[in-house]
Amino acid sequence: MSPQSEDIPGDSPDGVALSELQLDVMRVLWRGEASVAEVAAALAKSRGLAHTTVATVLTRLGRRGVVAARRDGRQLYYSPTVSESQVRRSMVGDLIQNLFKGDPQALLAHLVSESEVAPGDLDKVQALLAERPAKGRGRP
Amino acid sequence: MSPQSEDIPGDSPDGVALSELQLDVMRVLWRGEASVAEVAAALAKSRGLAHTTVATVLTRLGRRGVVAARRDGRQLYYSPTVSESQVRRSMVGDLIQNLFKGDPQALLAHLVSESEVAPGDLDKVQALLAERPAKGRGRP
DNA sequence: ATGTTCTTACTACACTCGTAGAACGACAGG
DNA sequence: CCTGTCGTTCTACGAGTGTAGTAAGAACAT
Repeated sequence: MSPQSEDIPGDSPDGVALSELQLDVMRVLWRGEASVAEVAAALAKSRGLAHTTVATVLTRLGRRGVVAARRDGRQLYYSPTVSESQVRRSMVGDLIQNLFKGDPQALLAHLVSESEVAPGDLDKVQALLAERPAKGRGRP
Repeated sequence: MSPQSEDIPGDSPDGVALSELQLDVMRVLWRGEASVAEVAAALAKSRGLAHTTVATVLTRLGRRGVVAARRDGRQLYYSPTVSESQVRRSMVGDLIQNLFKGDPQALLAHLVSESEVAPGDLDKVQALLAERPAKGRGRP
């Protein structure tokens, strides 16, 4: 049988938690479809990974359905099936859930009060908030 | 210079990343020293864990230096060696690092733009920012 | 054709986490 | 004194991760 060519039907990766390495890989893919070699090359500067390592990571990401592989000759070209926003949303949500009892405002407060952000950045955020249009961006 | 004046000899838990379960356990301890049984009892409602499981978790946390154990008779009383703020700081920092390229403002922006927080909360945050003292380095 | 090279697939190992059973030691009731 | 009982420690196992070597197949160069 084909162990790799999984016919993942209607795979909705809602809970997408990625590790640091996995995120690094995804970041490459988010810049556009890439082969194992290309991903490995992109990560070569930051991490000195054997290219089989990159292949393994990509395979596992594929198994989890967060990337899709397209075969061209013997090369596999991977592309993400989840957007960066999606992942951010998911992971930030997790953090809020775990660390701030599900209260997003608490995260905000933490960022502000714990000086997690530079003073100058707070101004920018304030501006962001100020110019925030009262559009119906409500969450159901 | 050594930024962290560690009392704890040999043990400096600077990068404290805790899992969900570990956080749940810590949350109990942050309410005050507790025995295995007490922690298990506190978590009994939310998770039905065997109490050996709790013991294992606590032991592992102890090995990592994030909790300390005091023996009283045959019972062990655990207390945290890291504060909740510390953990929050560390984990939020990690998230910012991994997901937002180390730019805290990006997290803020994400929270604001992605409607991660309810519209009403944004007002509160805006208020927080508005009344923020122009320099407060509030870190006791 | 034949070996070299590239690329993927399989296998592996050390480690952490969630989870918990089994063994062991201390203490109390009979 | 003997035996439960309770709590700790040990051991275990499946899953995921970081990391990579090895095997297998195809393409390419000579």
